[in-house]
Amino acid sequence: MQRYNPKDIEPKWQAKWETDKIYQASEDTSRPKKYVLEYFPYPSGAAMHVGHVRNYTIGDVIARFNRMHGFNVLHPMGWDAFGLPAENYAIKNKVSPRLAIDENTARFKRQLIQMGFGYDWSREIDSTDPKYYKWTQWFFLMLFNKGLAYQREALVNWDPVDKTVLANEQVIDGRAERSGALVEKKSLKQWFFKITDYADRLLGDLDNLDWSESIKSMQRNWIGRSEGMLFTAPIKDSQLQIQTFSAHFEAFSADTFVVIAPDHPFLKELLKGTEGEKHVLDFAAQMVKKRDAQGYSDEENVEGIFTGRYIEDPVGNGDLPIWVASYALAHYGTGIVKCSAHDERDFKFAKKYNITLKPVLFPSDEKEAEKVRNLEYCYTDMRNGILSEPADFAGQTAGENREAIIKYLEDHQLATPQISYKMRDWLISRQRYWGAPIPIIHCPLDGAVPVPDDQLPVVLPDVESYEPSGDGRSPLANVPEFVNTTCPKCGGPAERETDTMDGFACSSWYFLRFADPHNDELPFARDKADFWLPVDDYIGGAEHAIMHLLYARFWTKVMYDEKLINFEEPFTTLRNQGMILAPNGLKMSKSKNNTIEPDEIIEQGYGADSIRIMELFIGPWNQTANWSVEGMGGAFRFLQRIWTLTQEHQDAKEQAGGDQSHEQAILKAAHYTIRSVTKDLEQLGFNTAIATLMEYVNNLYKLKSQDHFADGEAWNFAITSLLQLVAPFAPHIAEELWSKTGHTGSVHTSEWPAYDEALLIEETLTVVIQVNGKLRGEINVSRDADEATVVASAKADQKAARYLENQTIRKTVYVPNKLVNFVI
RNA sequence: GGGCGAGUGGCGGAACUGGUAUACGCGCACGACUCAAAAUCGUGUUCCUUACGGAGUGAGGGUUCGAUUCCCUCCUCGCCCACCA
Repeated sequence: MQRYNPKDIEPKWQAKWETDKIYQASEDTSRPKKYVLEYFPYPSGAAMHVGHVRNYTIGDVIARFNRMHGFNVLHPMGWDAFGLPAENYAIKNKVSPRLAIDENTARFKRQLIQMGFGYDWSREIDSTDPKYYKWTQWFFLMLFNKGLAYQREALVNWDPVDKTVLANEQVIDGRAERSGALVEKKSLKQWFFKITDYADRLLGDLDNLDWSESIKSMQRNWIGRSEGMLFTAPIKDSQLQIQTFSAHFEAFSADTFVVIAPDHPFLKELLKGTEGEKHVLDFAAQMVKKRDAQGYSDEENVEGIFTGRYIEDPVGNGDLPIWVASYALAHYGTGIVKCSAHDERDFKFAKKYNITLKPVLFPSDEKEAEKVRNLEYCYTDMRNGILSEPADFAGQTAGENREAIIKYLEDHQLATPQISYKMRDWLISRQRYWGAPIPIIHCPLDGAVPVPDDQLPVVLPDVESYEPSGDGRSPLANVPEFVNTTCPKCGGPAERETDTMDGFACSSWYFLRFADPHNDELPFARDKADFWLPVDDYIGGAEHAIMHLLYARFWTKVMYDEKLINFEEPFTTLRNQGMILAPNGLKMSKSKNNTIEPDEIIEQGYGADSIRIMELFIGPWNQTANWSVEGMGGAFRFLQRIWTLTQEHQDAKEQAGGDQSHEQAILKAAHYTIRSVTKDLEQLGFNTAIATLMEYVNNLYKLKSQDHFADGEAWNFAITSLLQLVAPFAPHIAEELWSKTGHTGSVHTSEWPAYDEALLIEETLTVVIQVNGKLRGEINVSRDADEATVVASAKADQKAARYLENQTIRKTVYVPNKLVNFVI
């Protein structure tokens, strides 16, 4: 018998599967469809490591398991290839990013194939292919025409030395990664998608998704809906008025001052004509600068300055001073807040600047209430706190009166209900070369004009230099042939938009393109999308928990509204695999030089199948695990034992003459394993499914070593089932042994084995004897024995009897087929 | 500060709706094969105790005949978000 050598068999089957097209999907309506998808990878310079491999292994096992269950499985793969690393590579080597991407995708694809992943490569897509981004641009225009894409000024990271806009990941501790210069904020006109219009739907529809609670709660958190009240107040000695938002408005009678964000657009107008106008503006500008450099985290150093202005508070709190405060956020609520003794930040700020505070909310404990009255600490319990003002609610808890307080404020015309979100619109402009060009033409007469459909795609031109333009625009601005064009509306001279789109735009619809990847007339044909979508199982890392998943959900809802598709949520179930860390528990990264690549393990002779087993056996699929080098040996030994077991069977086949009970034992082991593995896989219990298979193999070795086979039928069934059960995990060895044991066709298109429940019914069962809940013995009883018989034989059990001697049994607990517990 | 999740042998982990804690694997020890080693096969492996027996799932308490599992209090770790009014 040949030794198990993965190098001999794995490449052979990979080629054969591709030739036989066994993973190619078509719109065959005779079987139910199943769309299994892993996030399409970014083929960066770094090769794929065993952490990535886990993601694809999970998807592949799910796809194969479903295929063997008779599903028509779509399991595609493609490339999310726009982005910074390719552009950096291009600048450094003065070559087209295209070149870098082509090299990287080729390597990535080879790595995926050598892992034995069953993708339908006829559907391969590449987001940087003009045939693909034509439709990304088409979707941009759809959003634009619906009023969901708009331009406004926004801040970017500006490197004053290299004269370029930096991505967030190019800024490290406030300095440019490359030049080391202190990064400045610069205001540029940029494109946004109005995702906030969809906030409520994005939030509400989460409830019906089969996603992990943690991802859902991250999305809820990110959207950050809060219901509150909007107050309006006139500014004293002025025609102006302000609005403030409060989600914790119950203690509105406590408001004693107002804060406004230092970068609030209204600040200038507010200060106009005040004595300290210039001084306050300068101070505010400084606060903004400090905050941009250090972030918000410096909680101890809140600072502020009095504006010289007051509001006349309509709710009856008198004239309240307006302060500029570093902790106020211009972009949340209205950017202006009425403040009181019942907010930690307000409290701290007021203490620092000796601003009057007036508590109106108190704990029920009088001693504690006295402390709050004396401003010894900040009391914020809006549920249990007892109000002293306004008179209508005096003596009652804030929490129980929230609704009544809303009504009170509305009836007295003091405030109106308002909903506020943390989520902001999606900034999609990138001042970068390597992205899909934004298909807009700027005309001096007609403004921003969409590129007509028949002129799509706006092709990214080849350029000589990928260096930044120096004025904050992308390198495309240096290409006159690209920039200068005519206005589609008036025909006059006009300029193309030079910003490109955020890569997340490309990945917001790719799952639809897989349904119809080669369509030149449409992004996808309606019937094909209807057939395959939504994605049934989406498998990916938690790094996509917020942005990608939210953006893709947003685009899907827009398409639904446009009647392009018939579903509102793109991913029915979402599975987030756990990360694989280096053996020392650190994150794998190229820079730390601690990555482990599948190539080297395959080279060492373990093979792809062993890696796949290891990826899943290492622990629950959704939990983080440290890679174990020693563990690879265990995975390999398991497969090797299958190899040997299966072929010794061939040698031993001639031997005859067994007994029926032995045959029964083999069948029982097989059916038990089929049931157990099937149930585990239905619940994604990959690690326990593999454990069961290991136990099964161990058992078959023992049964075999008694070296008597009956006519071999039971044994044949046992081995055939073993190969099928192991096929999703270790596709190569399963296929090789499948053919070696005389099967035709592929094990991967064979039908998943069925089990016979009747065979698994045990005639005798072990029943445990407990005394006061402690294990004291066990007895074997027949399955249909009645309670009295079982209890009697339990009492008679020698071991247990010792504990019952001279004792009164106060109670006997009997659990059928499980245990007897004597309470003494 | 807010949200989510997790604490079980030397290690990764298992235990279905409360019913024999530690399946499976790694590691380790011993044995078989071998001149020897590797590979392979087999046996053992929670801790304390010579034994009888006892303890034991992060800590403490509770419910129960019985708790890794349910409830309360606390501790530790991981991830995500975070001056979000």
